[in-house]
Amino acid sequence: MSRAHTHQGAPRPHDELDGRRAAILDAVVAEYIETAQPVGSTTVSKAAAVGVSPATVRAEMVALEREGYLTQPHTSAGRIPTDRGYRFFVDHLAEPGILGPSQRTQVSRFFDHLHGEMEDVLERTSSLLAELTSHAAVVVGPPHATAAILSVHAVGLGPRVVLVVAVLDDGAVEKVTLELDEDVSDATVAAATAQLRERLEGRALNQVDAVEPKGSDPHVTRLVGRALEGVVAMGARREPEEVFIGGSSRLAASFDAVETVRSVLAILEQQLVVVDLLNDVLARGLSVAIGEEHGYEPLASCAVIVAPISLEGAPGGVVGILGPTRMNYPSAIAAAEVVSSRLSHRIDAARHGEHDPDEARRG
Amino acid sequence: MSRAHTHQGAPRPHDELDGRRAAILDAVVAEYIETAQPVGSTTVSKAAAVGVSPATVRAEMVALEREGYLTQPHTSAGRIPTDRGYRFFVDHLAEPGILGPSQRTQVSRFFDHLHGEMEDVLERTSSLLAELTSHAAVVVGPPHATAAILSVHAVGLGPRVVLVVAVLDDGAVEKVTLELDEDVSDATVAAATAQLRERLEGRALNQVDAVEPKGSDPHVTRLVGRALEGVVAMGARREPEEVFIGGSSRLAASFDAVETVRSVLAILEQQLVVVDLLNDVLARGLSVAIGEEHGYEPLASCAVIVAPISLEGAPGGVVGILGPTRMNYPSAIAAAEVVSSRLSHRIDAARHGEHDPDEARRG
DNA sequence: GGCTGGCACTCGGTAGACTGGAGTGCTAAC
DNA sequence: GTTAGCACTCCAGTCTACCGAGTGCCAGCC
Repeated sequence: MSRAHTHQGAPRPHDELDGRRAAILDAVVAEYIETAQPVGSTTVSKAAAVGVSPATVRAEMVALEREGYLTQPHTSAGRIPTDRGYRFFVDHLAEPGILGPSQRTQVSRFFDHLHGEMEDVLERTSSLLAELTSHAAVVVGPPHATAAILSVHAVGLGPRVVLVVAVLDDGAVEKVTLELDEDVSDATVAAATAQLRERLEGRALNQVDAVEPKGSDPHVTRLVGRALEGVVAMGARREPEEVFIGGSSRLAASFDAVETVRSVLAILEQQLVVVDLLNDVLARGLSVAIGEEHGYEPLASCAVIVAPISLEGAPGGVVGILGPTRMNYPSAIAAAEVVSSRLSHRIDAARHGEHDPDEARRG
Repeated sequence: MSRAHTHQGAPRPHDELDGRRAAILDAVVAEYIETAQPVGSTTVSKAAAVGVSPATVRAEMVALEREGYLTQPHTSAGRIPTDRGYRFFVDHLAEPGILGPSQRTQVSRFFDHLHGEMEDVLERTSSLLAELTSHAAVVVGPPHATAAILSVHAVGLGPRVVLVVAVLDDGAVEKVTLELDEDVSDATVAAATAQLRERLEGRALNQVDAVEPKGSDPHVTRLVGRALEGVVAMGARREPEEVFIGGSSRLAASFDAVETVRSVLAILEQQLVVVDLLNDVLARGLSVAIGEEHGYEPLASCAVIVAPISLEGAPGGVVGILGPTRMNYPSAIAAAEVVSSRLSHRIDAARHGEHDPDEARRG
């Protein structure tokens, strides 16, 4: 709704469609989503909500085409929706989708039986979403910035290599490898661990400051300094390893041009790009980006559906679906929302140390 | 060589080909790999090593076809190699491939600049291999069984949830989440950590036994028991998260049937299947499995190249390439071998705590 | 005896002609 | 404003002809 006037190009100042045209557009989109064939006036006129003759439908279709909602692959073919047509459909026509009963139980079972640590949870959630929608699914894990450090530990892997491991209260384990310029002894590492513990444990990751510590032993001081830098970086980074993509084989089923499949897969491989894309869409307040609405050229034939993961009300991470523009938006949106909401509760619960998964369902 | 008599079906008892036929087969394979077009007798007769007229070539091709090395898509088309033809090519004809100079430097640069922890290293190695070969690449991380535990730590995530984190001497961090039947206090967790440390630190993962510990506090005892079970499981498991697949978009470039792409991608999504496949091939002493040689039906049009990661001489993990049977075997094999060897040294070095990446290049 | 040039033949792929059908735009009548 | 009727367009499928690549075979040659 906030986007109502961001798209210009409609000849008429009011870009709402009157009831009949809307009904026709609705019928075209619905039919095309189902059959993947251009839709003709006869088919549309048979739709319950339309109730006028094919001839009238044709006249209206000409108008809809002029206004950019429909297009013709060629003269004397039926019409197919444009990106704009899909957009109107999603914003004004589609009734909110709901999951089918079997899908509901699938989701419930999944979250009831879900256990284990963060990475695993996110990975499997992406598969779930892919399975629910038959499209590729993406899950971007929440940043750890607000998670508190439960435990921190420096471990010498070699004379000049030290691994710093932090366990966070959401069940994630973050690690940085430090490569040093000087050898460090076990004692130094132990001393550094002690200092790190004191300074970090119980703090949120984004409240760590890298102020150079003072201390007697300069070796220890330097090591602690480097470790703090590393921990600060943990809080800031949104690492590729936090992105989980499931069901990419579904892409091949959605498109019939192998080149399209290739280019979309190539995008998915650049995980940082995917994260940017999803965040862009989210930042624009959309839950759906259709065709060229997102600026990513190679994905022009794709629609992206996003749903934020919200942790205690604050956004953290995203759940997304990537499919052809010709997709079942209502049910895909419903799936994304249900999954993101269940996942949000799940992570919230983990951060508060609750155990019983049913906790998440309250409120 | 050990496989020489495992394939029956050749009319002749000796399945070696005389020099001329071999040269013809060689020419067909080489040409077909390059052009993807059926190869005719004229083209073959022009090849340097052949030196007979097209008519003679045709006569020999008939023989090669009868013996199962070549096939014709249809009468009056050229010949293309069968799986068996590729096999003979790989075993007897292809001269060992070497990487081009630019690839060599690419590999060297990569390993010189490689730093950080295991997961990251494996992930990026899979991308490197994909880039080198233009095919999909798989890296299966070494099992942690023989890695020593540097540090172990139990952390309470909630009243009934405890995370056990172990840092291994190869730079990997393993974790298990325990869901308990009773609440545990911080003190219990601390006591358990102390016990675990004493029992585990310095030991190899596969030398941990889950003998029920004795101790005063039954809560602590139970927790330690569960934790030990978890740690033992760490050593045994080969988790999906240890599989890294790079360059899957290249698959779409290799095949022109979108359905083939889909089914191959679907296989790749089942990471455990991929691991099994690679291990199967390795177990049969092969470095290449062509077409139907591996039993995996949906991959009948693929060739798999494997190279073991060897740690101190013992096998641990695999590096693999998945491409169309029509692939450049010599260079792909060379790439897999170079990468697996560099990676092996790398991991060996990490386990011994060496720092300087040049260390790996010695010997 | 083995190799080769010549030759008739096969077959896939392309181009053109034709057709049926789906669907359109227009118009005249209701 | 709506509709039936109609002429028109264009795709998709079928059929044909034809070209060319490549084959298999055979007779002649070294």
